Amino acid sequence: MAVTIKDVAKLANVAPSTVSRVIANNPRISEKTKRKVRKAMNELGYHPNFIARSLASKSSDVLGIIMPRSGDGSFLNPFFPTVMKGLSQAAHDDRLGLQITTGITEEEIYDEVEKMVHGGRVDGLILLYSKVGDKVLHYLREANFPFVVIGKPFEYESSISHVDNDNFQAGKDVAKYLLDSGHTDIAFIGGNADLVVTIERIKGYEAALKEAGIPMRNEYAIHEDFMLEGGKEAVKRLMELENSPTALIVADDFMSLGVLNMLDELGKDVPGDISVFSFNNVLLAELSKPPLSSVDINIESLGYQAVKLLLTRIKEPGSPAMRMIVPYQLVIRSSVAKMNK
Amino acid sequence: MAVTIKDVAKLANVAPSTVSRVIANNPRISEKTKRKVRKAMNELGYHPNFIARSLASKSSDVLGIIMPRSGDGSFLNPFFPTVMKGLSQAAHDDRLGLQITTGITEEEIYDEVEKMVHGGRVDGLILLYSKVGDKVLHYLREANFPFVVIGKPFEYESSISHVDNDNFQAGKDVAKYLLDSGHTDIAFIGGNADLVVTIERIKGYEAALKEAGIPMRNEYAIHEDFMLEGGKEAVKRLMELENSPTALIVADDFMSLGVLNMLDELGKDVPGDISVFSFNNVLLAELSKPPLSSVDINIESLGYQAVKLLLTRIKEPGSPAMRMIVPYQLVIRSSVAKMNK
DNA sequence: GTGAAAGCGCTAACAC
DNA sequence: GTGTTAGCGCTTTCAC
Repeated sequence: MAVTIKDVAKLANVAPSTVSRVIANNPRISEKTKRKVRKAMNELGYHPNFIARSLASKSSDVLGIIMPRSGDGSFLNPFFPTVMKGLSQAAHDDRLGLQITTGITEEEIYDEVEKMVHGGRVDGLILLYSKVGDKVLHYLREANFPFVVIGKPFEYESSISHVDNDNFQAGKDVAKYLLDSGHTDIAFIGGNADLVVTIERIKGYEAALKEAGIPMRNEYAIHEDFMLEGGKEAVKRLMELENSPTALIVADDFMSLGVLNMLDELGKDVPGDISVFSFNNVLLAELSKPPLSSVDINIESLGYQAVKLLLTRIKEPGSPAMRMIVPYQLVIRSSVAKMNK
Repeated sequence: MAVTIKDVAKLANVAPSTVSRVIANNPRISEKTKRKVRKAMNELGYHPNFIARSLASKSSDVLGIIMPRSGDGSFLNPFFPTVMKGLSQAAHDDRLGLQITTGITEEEIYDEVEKMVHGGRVDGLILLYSKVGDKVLHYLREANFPFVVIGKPFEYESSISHVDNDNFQAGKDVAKYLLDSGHTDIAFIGGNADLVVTIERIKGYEAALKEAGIPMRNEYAIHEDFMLEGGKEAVKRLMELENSPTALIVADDFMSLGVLNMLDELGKDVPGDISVFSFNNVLLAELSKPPLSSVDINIESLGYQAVKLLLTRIKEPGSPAMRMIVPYQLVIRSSVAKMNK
């Protein structure tokens, strides 16, 4: 960190401000001086100091990524590396840095966010989850700090920029697909019931059943953490019902792996005894045994668009909140079969 | 970003420098003034500006994480979220920020690293991979910038701080385990042959065979990218050999999933027809069908220790390079079986 | 134990 | 087109 803008200015025989303008590629600087200055930069091996720039310009060109609390396994869900890929791509396109939260509990994450907002280290934030009654989200809203959420905000939907899929419709489509395949006893396995995405998908599922005139059965909707023993128990109970389901909708590929595992333990054949339809279509869905039918929600694209949205939010602070809906596709693989009546 | 140290100073009737000292919890400030200043901070809702602090103190309290190039699927390997968990934990313990690279190609990542080093935005760097002839690593070495690598550096091993497992011994142990189980026809499936970790593991495998007096067969060592068609072909060829192996050592759990898949397609039963032993023991290993025997390399711990190592490197720039070896355990699951002679 | 003042490296008016 | 200058908000000698 030895060579500064002043050194370059001296060598090139110009003022520091001129050097600064060359860095910013200001059009008012003549090509001739630009060349001269750039030559001096190269000779000295100059690299701009981002910190100084940030302090002076009051912007860091860094975005903060708010992870879900990593206490439970949620952090390990392949969803996250996949969004990160999209986020990275977009950030790189716009020469933006990416900083991630490191908190384990919600409390810790909240503190970090507070510091990020006031510390000037990030220009905006991206929430990688959306859940009911999220303190972080409320805080950001009140602070009027630029942020977008990936997923649908539980409240204030129209005043918060977000990028999402139509998860209600996706849930409905999946249920319909299974209904059309002859299934009528369809259960839904969701994980954390606080996640808006789960809520939407299950609502869609319920809507499809209703339209088909099939009554909802409470014992057909399960919400348990599937990395834990509780989840196993729940599936076991489900399969022991006298009218056990012939098809399962599972809210997430990673959970589906666990479910497939349990079904195997219980001696159930997929799709022979029971069909499984999953969500997200991460790389894993294809590699599982049997390969999972899954809703491809274009995770990478969610990440990419989130950055783009955040950027316009930062550049035009007064602009209205925007919602961006990313399309999805049902990807059919061998984990589902038609029901023979 | 409205309220500054000056505002606090004014309200508390002290000098800005005193406020600064209170923030740093300088012991030379009396408890009385500390209380007074803290009260003023709370009243005003003061939060320090990290950028200004960084500029003045020439340290950012942010670490940079260098990801492997995300062009191929490597980024999506569950290894990464898992190390990130360890990194996060340690970073959070020490109130450090974490910034990640976003480059897709090696070229892009190199540029980013260059900027990170000179831009003052990070105090040190952690390389999440180690491969043969890595430009980034050479650059950091020459620049004498604080960094540690997760894995074993291919060159300059003794002058570069790193945290690693004894992958040679692990490879050997796995091969021995299979030999002890009666297998003699053991193949090794590695991914990218440039990764030092793969190289070490295969060396260990070779050493074990040699000690057992079993000749190495070239057609038993495969290096192909398993997310691609080439990988499938390779396994297929392997299984079509007249002396096809009865056991497979696969360099990574994620790859193992792909391998299990192909074996299934080829109609091979695991472990009935062939045993599979894997590495890393990510969450997935347990969820696969059949559950994978895998070497638990304590990924989280690798990440955690990397941060700790980097920190001492930053604090004591003159200190010698350190190597930290994290223990591993063979975790036996049903993907391996004894060979009946 | 506390204050005054310089300065970290850059940007952005404002001049001319 | 380019130079001058005043900060950005903090830390850190150096006084006392």
